[in-house]
Amino acid sequence: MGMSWTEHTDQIAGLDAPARALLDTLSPMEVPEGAVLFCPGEAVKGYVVMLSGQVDVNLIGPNGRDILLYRVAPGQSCIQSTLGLLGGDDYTAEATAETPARLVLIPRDVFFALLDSSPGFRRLVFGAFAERMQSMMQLIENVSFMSVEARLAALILDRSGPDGALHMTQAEMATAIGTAREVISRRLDKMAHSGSVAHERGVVTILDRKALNAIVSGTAF
Amino acid sequence: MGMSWTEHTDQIAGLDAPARALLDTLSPMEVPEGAVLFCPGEAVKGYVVMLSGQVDVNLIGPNGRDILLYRVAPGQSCIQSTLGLLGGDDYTAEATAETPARLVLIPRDVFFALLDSSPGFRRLVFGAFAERMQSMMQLIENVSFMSVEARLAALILDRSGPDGALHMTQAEMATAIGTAREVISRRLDKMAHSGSVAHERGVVTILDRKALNAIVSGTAF
DNA sequence: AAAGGCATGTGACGTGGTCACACAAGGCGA
DNA sequence: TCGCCTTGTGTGACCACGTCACATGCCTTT
Repeated sequence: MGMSWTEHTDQIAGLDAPARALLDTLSPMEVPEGAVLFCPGEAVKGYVVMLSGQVDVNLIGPNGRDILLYRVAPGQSCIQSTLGLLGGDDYTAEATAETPARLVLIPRDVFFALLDSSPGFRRLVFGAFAERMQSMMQLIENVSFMSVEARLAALILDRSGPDGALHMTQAEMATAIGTAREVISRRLDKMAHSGSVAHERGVVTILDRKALNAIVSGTAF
Repeated sequence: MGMSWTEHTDQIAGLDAPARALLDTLSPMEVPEGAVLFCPGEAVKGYVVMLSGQVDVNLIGPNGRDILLYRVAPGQSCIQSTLGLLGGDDYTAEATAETPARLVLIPRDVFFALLDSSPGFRRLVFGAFAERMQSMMQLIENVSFMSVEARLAALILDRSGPDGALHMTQAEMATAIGTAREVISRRLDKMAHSGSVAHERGVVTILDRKALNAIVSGTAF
């Protein structure tokens, strides 16, 4: 967070000088934690590139349930905006800032100009696209072929800190892996009973990494 | 199918003359029905554009179950290849020709050259990307928020001929909407019992379009 | 007609999602 | 400090779905 104004596009790898110069004329936007960047049905204002912070993009179901599509990290862009710019469609998902975030919004015409003039920018956009696409396919694969237990174990393993503690509520875990909170409650109980984790209000602690890995790969039992 | 050799790139909308000329130097490939264009783990040979026919791209689960990711129609391209070209990753899905198909394979270097030189080609590729992305998000939405019954009704409505008959086996329907065959059998029975469709070996016939539409929109009952 | 391969029907059983709660743990103002 | 509210959790009942293990049936091949 202690960055100067002029270096903010350094976050973006592989960009050529002219593009970088153009981007540096845009002032970054500060977004507080919890802010909603866009929601379903909203029109597209431009192409968004994250500079710092963490933004989650969720798909919202009719009954209030939602599922995490992907997370946007610094240097990455939010694909939803690209979809809108290219296809003219509106957003169908909602993006929320999980931490305070800083980002640049590239207006529509600047975006297209860059796309035509800067090979580096093209690569950036394409790369972001390809990456998101892969992760969406991964998501489909997970949702349709992996058990809730396996997805939960995976979540615990890769979002927990080095101390083996995961600070999330059951509701948050539920949306992260696309299931209902009650299911998380029961699964967590089961995993605690078998000794692989411990859990209390707002935090899950890993007790047996091997066991969790076995659950993830379907090798449990 | 009665097309001359020189006009095959006419299928591709919005392409500029130089790009068209370059593409016309590539000879199209004929693929018989049922052929597998690529499978999981295979390396990427180039960017593929369909000229005629129908290709389905499926994600394959570990237990043999599979789910239709998207269908590629003439003039569209197969995104899987693009992913490979841009991110260097291998295919994670399988593409099969549902009808005899004709397509051009654009080699890796030609693809990148075109991307740099032809705005029309860029738009084509981007557009294809955006479209696939949208439909993948749609798929995620359907799989995680819609009932099997609703997805089945939707399938019947938009794949049936003008005579209201859908010629598919239950197994095919199952993979098309990402469920198991037995479930299709039971749902079909239920829908037949309520009078919205009739079904016999290999064919489902629509009896009551309104009822099906109600099921799709969740307004049933 | 016999045989084999598909397409389909069915019961049993486990998992997952939904509903309708009850209960517990902080937070906060009166 | 006592309520009171918000938020996080536990639970039982019930239905929808996926899976397994079959039992038919239908259609083609020989």
